[in-house]
Amino acid sequence: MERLLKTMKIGINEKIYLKDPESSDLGKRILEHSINLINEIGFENFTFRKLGTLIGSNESSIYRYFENKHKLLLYLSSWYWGWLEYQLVLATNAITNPSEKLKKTIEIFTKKTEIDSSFPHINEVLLNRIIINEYSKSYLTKEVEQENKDGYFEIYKRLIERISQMITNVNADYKYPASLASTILEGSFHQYFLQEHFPSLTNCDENNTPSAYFNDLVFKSLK
Amino acid sequence: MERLLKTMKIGINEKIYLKDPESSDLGKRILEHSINLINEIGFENFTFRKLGTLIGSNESSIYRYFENKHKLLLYLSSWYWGWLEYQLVLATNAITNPSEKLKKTIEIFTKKTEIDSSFPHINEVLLNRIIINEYSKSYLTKEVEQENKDGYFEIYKRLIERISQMITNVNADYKYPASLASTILEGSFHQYFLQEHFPSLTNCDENNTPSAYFNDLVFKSLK
DNA sequence: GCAAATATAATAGTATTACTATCAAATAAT
DNA sequence: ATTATTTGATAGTAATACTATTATATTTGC
Repeated sequence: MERLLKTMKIGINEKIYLKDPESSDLGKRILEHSINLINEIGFENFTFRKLGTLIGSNESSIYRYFENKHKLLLYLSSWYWGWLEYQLVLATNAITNPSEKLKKTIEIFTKKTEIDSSFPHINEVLLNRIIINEYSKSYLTKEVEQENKDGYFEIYKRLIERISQMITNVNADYKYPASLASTILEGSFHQYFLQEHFPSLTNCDENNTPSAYFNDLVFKSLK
Repeated sequence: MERLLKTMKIGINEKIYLKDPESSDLGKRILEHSINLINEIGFENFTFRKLGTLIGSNESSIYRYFENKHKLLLYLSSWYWGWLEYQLVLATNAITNPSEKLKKTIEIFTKKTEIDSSFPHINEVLLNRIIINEYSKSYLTKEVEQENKDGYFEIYKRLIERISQMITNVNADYKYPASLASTILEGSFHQYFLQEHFPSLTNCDENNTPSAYFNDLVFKSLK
C-alpha cells in the first residue's frame, strides 16, 4: 500500500497528548512499541514502566507524552480511525453510484488490514487487533461523557456519520441509518473477535467473510 | 414481575466462585451491593476494599467468595444471562409460529429491563446497566481462551445458539444465523449505550425503540 | 447445652501500579 | 559558547490487589 499524499499526517485532538509523539524520535518509538506491547500482553497488563524498559527509555519520559495509558489508547484509536477514514475517502470518492459506494465502504471496514508503508512506525495490522480487543475499553468508562465533550471520539463519530450518510443516499426512506452504520462498524470488529475466540457464535470464516455477511445484511435492509 | 418456579436458582459454573454467594447472608449482600457500587463508580474504580466498607464487612471476607473482581463480574453476567434465558424460554416456549417466536425473542432482548421480585437481592435494572457498560471487559482479555475452555461463558453462548436456532427455524437457507444472533445480542446493548452517550450515532430514542430497529433488520434479512 | 467446626473480622504485610518531584546529563537551537 | 529543551536516573507516595495469621462470632452435631 502506497500513500498518495506524502505529507499527510493523521490529525489528532491535541488534548489527548501532552507532547505530540509524532514530533520526536522518542515519541515515535513510544507509538511503535506500545502497539507491539499492548498486543502482546493486553491493555490491562500494559504499563509505562514495562514500555520504558522495552524501548530502553525512562517511565517518566513517557509520562511527558501521555498523561496515562488510557490517553495513549485514545491516541492510538484516533489514529486508526483517522487512517481508516483516509482509506475510505480514497476508495470511495470517485464512485458516484450510491450502492456501489456503500458496498465499497463495507468492504473497507470488513476486509483484512494490510500494512501501510507510509507510516513506518505504525503497524496497522497490529493496531487493527488492538481496536478489536481494546477499543471498547476506551469509551466504556465513567469519564465518557466529559471525554466526548472534549472531542476525543470525534473521528470515530465522523466515520459513522459518513457511513450513515451513504446509507441515506442509497435509500432516503430508511429509518435507521445511524444505527445501521454503528452496527456495521462495531459489528464487523466483533465478528473478527468471534472468529478467533468464539467460532461457534459466528458464521464467518475463511470462506464466508464478514464482508459478505454485512453486504447481505445492509442491502436487504435497504431494499 | 412474578416468578413461576419459586425454587428456581440461576445455575452458575462453580469454578467462577470460591464459595457460593447464594449460600449465605454475607454472600447475598456482596451480590446486592457490588451491583450498586459497580453502577455508581464503574468497574475500574470498584475494589473489594470499597465494597467491604460499604457493607460493613471485611475485604478478606469478600476474597473468600471471589478470587478477584473479574470473577465477580463473570458471576454477575452469568447470572444475568441465565435470568434472560429464563425470561426467553418462558415467553417463547408456547409460541409455535417460528416468526412470532423470533419476534418475541427480539423483544425480550431489546425491551427495557424490569425488576424481578423473585430475586430480592438482585436489582435487574442495575444489572442490565452493568451488562451494557462492563460486559465486554469480561471477555476482552488475554485469558479469554482459557476461561472459555473453563466454561465461564457457557450461558451466554447457549443464549446466542438459541437465537441462532430460531433464526434457522424461520429461514433454513439463511447463511449467517449465528452471526446475526450475535449481532442482535451485542447490538441491542450497544444501541442502549449509544442512546445514552452518543445519541448522534443511533436513531433509537423514546419513539424508535431498538426493538423496532432489530425487527426491521432481522426480518428483512430473512425474507 | 456444650464441643467442635465453620464463618467472619481485624490486623498486618507484600509486590505492583500509577503516578509526581527533583536533579543530572545529553542534545539542539541561537 | 551559552542557553533552552529534552531525556534519564533516582526516589518517593498513595492506592491496588492481593495473602497470611490470629481472634472472635456463629452454627451445627450430638
